[in-house]
Amino acid sequence: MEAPVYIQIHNQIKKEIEAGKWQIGDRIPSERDLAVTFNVSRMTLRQAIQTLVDEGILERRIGAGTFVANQKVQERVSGVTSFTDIMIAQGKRPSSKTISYHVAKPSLSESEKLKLKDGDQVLRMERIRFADDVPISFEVATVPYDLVKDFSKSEVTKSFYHTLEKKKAATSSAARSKPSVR
Amino acid sequence: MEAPVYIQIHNQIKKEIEAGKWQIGDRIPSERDLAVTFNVSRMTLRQAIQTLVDEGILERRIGAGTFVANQKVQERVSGVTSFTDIMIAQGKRPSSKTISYHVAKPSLSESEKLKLKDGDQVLRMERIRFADDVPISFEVATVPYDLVKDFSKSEVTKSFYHTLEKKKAATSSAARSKPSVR
DNA sequence: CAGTGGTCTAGACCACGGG
DNA sequence: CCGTGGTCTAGACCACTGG
Repeated sequence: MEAPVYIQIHNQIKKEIEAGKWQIGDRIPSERDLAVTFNVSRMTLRQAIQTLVDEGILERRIGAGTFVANQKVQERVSGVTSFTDIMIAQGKRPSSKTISYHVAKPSLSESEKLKLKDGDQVLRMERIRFADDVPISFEVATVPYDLVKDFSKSEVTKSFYHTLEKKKAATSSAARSKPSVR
Repeated sequence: MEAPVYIQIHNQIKKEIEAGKWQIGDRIPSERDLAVTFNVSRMTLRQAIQTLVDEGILERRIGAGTFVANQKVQERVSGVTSFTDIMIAQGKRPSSKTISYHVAKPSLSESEKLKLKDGDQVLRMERIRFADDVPISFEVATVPYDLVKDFSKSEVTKSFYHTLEKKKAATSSAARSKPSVR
């Protein structure tokens, strides 16, 4: 009944950050050093780091190190905001249905909160979230229309991995040959 | 300038699913078989599968296999709904601020959409989302109060990993000893 | 019991960054 | 240059599921 090693390490590092061992912006020891400290392989240690990165507690910088992130008012801190995450953690299947989607003139309240200029328009969306087909949330979201236009242009779906859209990664060969140099 | 192998495999498998090679609910070949097919190690293949699981395209069932998920009206499909994901992909730091949080009587519209019964109450939350301190969304979310009560009880923050809250994983020892059996 | 995903090892080479 | 994170290998044992 013991938790996987990488989760134990996750908890340990999280505790030490909360205890103030490292401050926001500090670099924590390298993966290789931490692997020695915790007496595990580097791959296992990376799993622990990954869970902390996923939580927004740490952030990695290639070639530079791993740093304590500035979490500010991060999602999961305020309780109910991480609703979808909780659903996933409980093994539910989150989905959503958009039931309305239109451009409109912002209300005074919306204009203040989104710091809009006079004449700016907004896109207003209504959607229902489900967990395994059970409705768990009804949401009305208002976003500055300018932002939406930008995103439409850049073809959102392609920006998922790094900036991979520039590479058109070769994906045609099903059976790949051994990587060359390594 | 070539994409990592696991992303190439991710793209390939995604293509084959979109092409209808496997239908929703189908079990795809095992990780070991796919590793042979793509001529990579199982760990590398698991990285590819993981990205597909993260996208909600596949789902794993311990001891049973990996299956094509029923995505339905999944988040990222409908464009603007995956706003936060897009921000993350672009290197922005997403945050949010809750500006209102109270229990209320549902409107008729809310009652219908959340399939509430007479007398059911809701929790209504207003929040602003930011990307690197720039407000990008104003949201009003309404959830059935019964659900919120449940989540309050079970101490949300502890349900992050599996059902780990029951285990109180030993995290006190910084320097761990070698795992026993392996 | 046979197969599957979950975890873990002890190495390796690469591209990137400036403590 | 030298350390860092990113990727990858070729194995291994475990817990779980039921084709």
